[in-house]
Amino acid sequence: MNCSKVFPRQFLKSFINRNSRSQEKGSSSSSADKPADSSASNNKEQNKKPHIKKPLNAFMLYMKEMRAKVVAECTLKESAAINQILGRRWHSLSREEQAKYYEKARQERQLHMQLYPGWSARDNYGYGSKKKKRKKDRGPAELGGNNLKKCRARYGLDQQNQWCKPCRRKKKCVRYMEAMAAAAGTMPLPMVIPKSPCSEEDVKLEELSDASSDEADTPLNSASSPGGLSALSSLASPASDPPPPPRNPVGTNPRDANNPLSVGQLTSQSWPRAAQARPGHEVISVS
DNA sequence: GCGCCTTTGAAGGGT
DNA sequence: ACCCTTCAAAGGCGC
Repeated sequence: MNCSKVFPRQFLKSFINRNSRSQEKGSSSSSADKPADSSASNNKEQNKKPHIKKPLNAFMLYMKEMRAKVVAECTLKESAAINQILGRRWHSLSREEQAKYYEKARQERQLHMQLYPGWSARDNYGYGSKKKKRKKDRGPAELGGNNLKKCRARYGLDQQNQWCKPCRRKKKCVRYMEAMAAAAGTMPLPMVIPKSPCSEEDVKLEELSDASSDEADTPLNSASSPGGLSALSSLASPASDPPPPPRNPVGTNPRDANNPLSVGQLTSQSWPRAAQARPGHEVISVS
């Protein structure tokens, strides 16, 4: 495969490095990496079939690039807190800037496909012996019950005015979270007040969104940041309540290999709200 | 030592 | 068609 013809040499190099590094060192952070280096007993098997990581998506690429900046600006070091900031900043990026990262991500995926033909993301599922069980991913299904329905399921598309604000924004469903908490017998704990509210920019963003937010904001703050991560209490509500920030282009994100809308083709019409549902999130469909 | 937290996006299985 | 789950990065924190 002549990847070097298609991809810049440096890009290729860093891409390959990422996967090879992860195999020998195991970044110590990514849980997916841990089994790779910790289970010495499985070394043989893993030598046969090394762990190939997923290509980074646009946001991951953005995070990688901007993390150092945010860490430098803030006194925060916790990745969860940093990521919340980055998530907000991501939403406040212009579409051109976002498009840049979508394009990079598309290249990463292409390169990944060329380097590892036949690789499937599913290959990484349950990598290592222990399968991860995430708290947030359990609960709801097990608890069951109508009260736990998310806004979309509860009210339907034609009653979007009944949806909670986060759902309208494709954020975590407040009603869903509350129902979960109620079902569990506990309400979400209030956020711990952050020691250092990062940059003024972020604080302003928070103030803006706070001032302009209505009903759903209070529960949202507590519900969407169960980790008690500081300074970020309002980060859950996207930076741009007043003028909606550029949303993730439907045309650029999912399956964009087949997507007719390449980055260069983006127009102001082609940036509807994200159309993909996420766990605990709802989709805003513009009809 | 290991999993969680937190973010968005991609992918694929399940309904 | 839509929903759900998992994993990519990162590093501190709790058990």
